[in-house]
Amino acid sequence: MTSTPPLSRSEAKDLTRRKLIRAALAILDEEGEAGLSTVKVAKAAGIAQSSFYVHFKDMGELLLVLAEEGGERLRASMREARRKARESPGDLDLHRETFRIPLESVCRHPELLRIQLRARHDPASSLREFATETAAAYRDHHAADLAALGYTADNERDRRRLEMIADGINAATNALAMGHLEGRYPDLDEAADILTALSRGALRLLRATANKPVGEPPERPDRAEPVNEPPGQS
Amino acid sequence: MTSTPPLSRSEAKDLTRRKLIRAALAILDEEGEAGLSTVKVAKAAGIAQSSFYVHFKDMGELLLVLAEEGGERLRASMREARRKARESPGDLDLHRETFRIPLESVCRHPELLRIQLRARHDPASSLREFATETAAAYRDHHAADLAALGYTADNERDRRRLEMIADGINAATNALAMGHLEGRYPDLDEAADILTALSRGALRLLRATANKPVGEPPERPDRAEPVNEPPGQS
DNA sequence: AATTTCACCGATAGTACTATCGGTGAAATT
DNA sequence: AATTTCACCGATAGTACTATCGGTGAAATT
Repeated sequence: MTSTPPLSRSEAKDLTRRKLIRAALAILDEEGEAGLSTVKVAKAAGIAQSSFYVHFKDMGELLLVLAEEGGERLRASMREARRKARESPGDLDLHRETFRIPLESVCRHPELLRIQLRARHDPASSLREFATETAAAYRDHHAADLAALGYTADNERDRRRLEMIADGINAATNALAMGHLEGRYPDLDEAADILTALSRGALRLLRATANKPVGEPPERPDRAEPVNEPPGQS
Repeated sequence: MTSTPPLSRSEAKDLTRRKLIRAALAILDEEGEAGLSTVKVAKAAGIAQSSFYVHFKDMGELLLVLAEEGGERLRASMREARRKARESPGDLDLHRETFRIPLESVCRHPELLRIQLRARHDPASSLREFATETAAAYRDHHAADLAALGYTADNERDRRRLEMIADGINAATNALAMGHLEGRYPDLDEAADILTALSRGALRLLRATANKPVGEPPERPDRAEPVNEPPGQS
């Protein structure tokens, strides 16, 4: 049926390489990193286990490539989403749109989100670095979006707060995206509304404190008890 | 040095059992579920690998016990935190206190949080059920707290929204707790402030819509485009 | 056309782990 | 005091996997 253009050797090699990557990604999504083995990946790609090493030094190298590809796909997804956003709505819904974009971006590649969420706190994971970077990218993304909405931080404390807000909103975004993918929250727009509302509250805090003179007693006056000792980070 | 009360056989057995559990928990926290093996756990507990099976049918059973213990410890931690909260501050800071309690509760057992976050999205994890339950418990916890603050949902849509808000706040709580544990956010109280602010925004959304007659056009008036179809719960 | 390259193969040695089995000695029971 | 129980032990068979090695045939090069 299919036309059979005689593949050159290098083309054929590249094809099986892509098959390996695709197979690994599928297994990674379905069974987690623990489910990955050269046996399974090679078999799923239709080659002998030993041939795995023709393409990759070992599993770690494959995972590295996977992380790079994943990262690139994510960034592309984000770029494209932003481009779309710039085209369509004016700024009538800017704030809300700001939160729908990452939501959609995340939902477009759920396997990447899942993999990232898993690897993030797994000390044994080779993808941990990738996960940390991705998380940071998301956080920066959010922080930039918040800045674009006019909430800039002009001192140490506000910068930290902005980071915390971005971090929190990011986590909430992931949580709602997962909930959406699991069928609990069918309407992404509603999720975006929730995120918008969440951020509105937090930003009001920023804005409110930003109006005060910077030198003031650092915390809200309505607080009675002493502050907890900082971490302890033993 | 230590007094040597001659341990009865069952006492000795129970002691090694506890040693096994303790060792497993440590390995689980340090190396993740992938690092767990009967070899390592037994060795860490100071007994022969084969003796592992005197205490547990297999690794899965140990993990199950671990999950139960962890769950119990978490619930106890929450109960105690709530009790404390009821004692000390009046209601001057009720809202903020509502968010500091789970934060502290989570930070008190960081290994449980980490394990839970990892297992949550790992299809291969035996602890997945535990993680899902724990997450649901946290979510309910938050939902109950929000309800206690007077934000009750009296229709389908608001109930869903309340769930989403609780879910989002929960995720943000975990994120900030992790950030605190990682040293990025030294002041837990500040984190509680952020969470309070986040929830205030979201709750305003609930309250605002709750004030309207139920039959009305369901969304905020400042939105131009048509509202997406309600759930669809496919 | 002769030669070289190389993607892929099967076989296999080595590693890490699980789970069972028979043995042992001290605690518990009689 | 004699017997039984049982927590723990070392040895070991079985499983799953990694990574290497020599071989093969078709593509690429000469």
